[in-house]
Amino acid sequence: MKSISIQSDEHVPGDLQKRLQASCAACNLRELCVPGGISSDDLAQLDPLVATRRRIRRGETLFRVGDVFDSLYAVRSGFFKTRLTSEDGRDQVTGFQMPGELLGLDGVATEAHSVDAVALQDSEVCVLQFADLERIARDFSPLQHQLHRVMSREIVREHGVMVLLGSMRAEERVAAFLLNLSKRFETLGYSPHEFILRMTREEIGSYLGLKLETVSRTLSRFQSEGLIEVSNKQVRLLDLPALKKLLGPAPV
Amino acid sequence: MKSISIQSDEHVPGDLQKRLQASCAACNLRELCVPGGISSDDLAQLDPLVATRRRIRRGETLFRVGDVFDSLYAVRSGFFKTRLTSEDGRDQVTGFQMPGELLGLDGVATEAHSVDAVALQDSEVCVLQFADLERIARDFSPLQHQLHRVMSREIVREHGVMVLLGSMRAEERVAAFLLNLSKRFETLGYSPHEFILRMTREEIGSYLGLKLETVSRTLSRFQSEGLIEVSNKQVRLLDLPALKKLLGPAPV
DNA sequence: CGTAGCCTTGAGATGCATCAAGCATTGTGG
DNA sequence: CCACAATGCTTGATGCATCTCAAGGCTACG
Repeated sequence: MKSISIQSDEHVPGDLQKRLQASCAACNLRELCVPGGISSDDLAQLDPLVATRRRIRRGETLFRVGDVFDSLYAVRSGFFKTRLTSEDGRDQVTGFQMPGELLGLDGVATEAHSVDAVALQDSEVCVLQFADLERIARDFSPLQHQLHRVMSREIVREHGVMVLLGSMRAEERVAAFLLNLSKRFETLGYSPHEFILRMTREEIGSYLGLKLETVSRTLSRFQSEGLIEVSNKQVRLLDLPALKKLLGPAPV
Repeated sequence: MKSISIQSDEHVPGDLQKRLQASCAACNLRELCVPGGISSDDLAQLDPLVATRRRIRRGETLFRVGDVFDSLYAVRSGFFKTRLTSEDGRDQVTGFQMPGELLGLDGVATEAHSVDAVALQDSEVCVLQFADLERIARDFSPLQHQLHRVMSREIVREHGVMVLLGSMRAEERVAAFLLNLSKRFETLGYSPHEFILRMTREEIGSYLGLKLETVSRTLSRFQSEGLIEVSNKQVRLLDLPALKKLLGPAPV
């Protein structure tokens, strides 16, 4: 029942919130973050939005269940997981977030966060005051539309997770997970064939609805079949087509 | 592999789209639909939004995967399921929608729908042109905020489904499902103790990540334990506290 | 009244969880 | 810098929840 999460004061004191000269127009992640699909000329309009950045060290939380919601966070560097801990002690990882991805959308519904966001390595985020976001979106419809797209994309992503959890076998889940990471690393400009798993087997298992032993065994099997090469957290995907083919045949 | 879905021409011809005098202010569902949280005085602003209604007969689809997205739909009466059919023939029910609930948010991300919406009984929806919604939201911030809340709520709901699919046993899933329906019927002003399951066992199973036989057995067991009374689609929840207690103990 | 879809129940198969032991890796303090 | 402790990972043996396959009954609808 214990995870790597190190309990820490959730609200990083103000002195850690660096007030940097932040510019969406100059950010190399801008295709991925909120501005995606907004023309370069217009990007300057968004700069007032990103007033601050915040550094989160590995194991610390960006926000936690019950925290008052007032901002979204765009991952600038690092790696996060979001985790839902229900009253009865059930623990479910609901997602992993990489640079260019957004955190905090869960909080809009009730003005309070409904998941924990935990940094899996030292990370940095852009803090987007949601009230500012809404205000600017009112005058600047591309931003408005992009925000809607991002929220909808999250809904669609979760549909995919539902398919995974609802109808895939262990082997398929792990393959889908690896392929998903691969694609996202590629989007970021990294190799889709080789990357580091920032999360533990237990966290992978929680996300995939499997026990950590099953994740481990499945990875080992993939390795013995020549599909991948695993060495601890380092993974190499040796045969992407074969991995994809694992998802093909329906479970029937 | 066959579901109750009756294939039908997805685009209901225009003559079925009734141009009614529609008024959000007068709608008895307004607490539940998009307007929720918007004061009565302001509701008149929304009327131009709801230009049309549309009737969908049981078994027909409101929209399907790949359809161009341009509208959201508020269920006025009836009952829907949303269903994701992946390329490989996997079929997953992603949700059930009751009056006052919104359909179509999945389509914003890519301008095309990513699920099918199928009426489980004769139904009627309000058609909300999304472009209108965005336009009005720009001038009328309560609507803007409410739209964001609704989208966020959907994200949070799906988190709950992920917990269900990722960590609950069959008994817990079915109990959670019944309790969820119960609460929603109560919200609509119906009895939380007695209602009709509009969907088949197979659809329940797809939603819950179980086979229809398991759903059936679990319902039978609940009945033999005196927790519920099932007669075909008719369900009576005889012991709500006991059902809730089933969700308590973690699976460990 | 007949048929098709839906539901229930049983028996047997299986995939994943559980329990357990030992190894590897990482980080830490002497 | 090394040794140790803590955490994470792997692998094996066993058990069990759920799936699968099968048969029969019920219900609703044309």
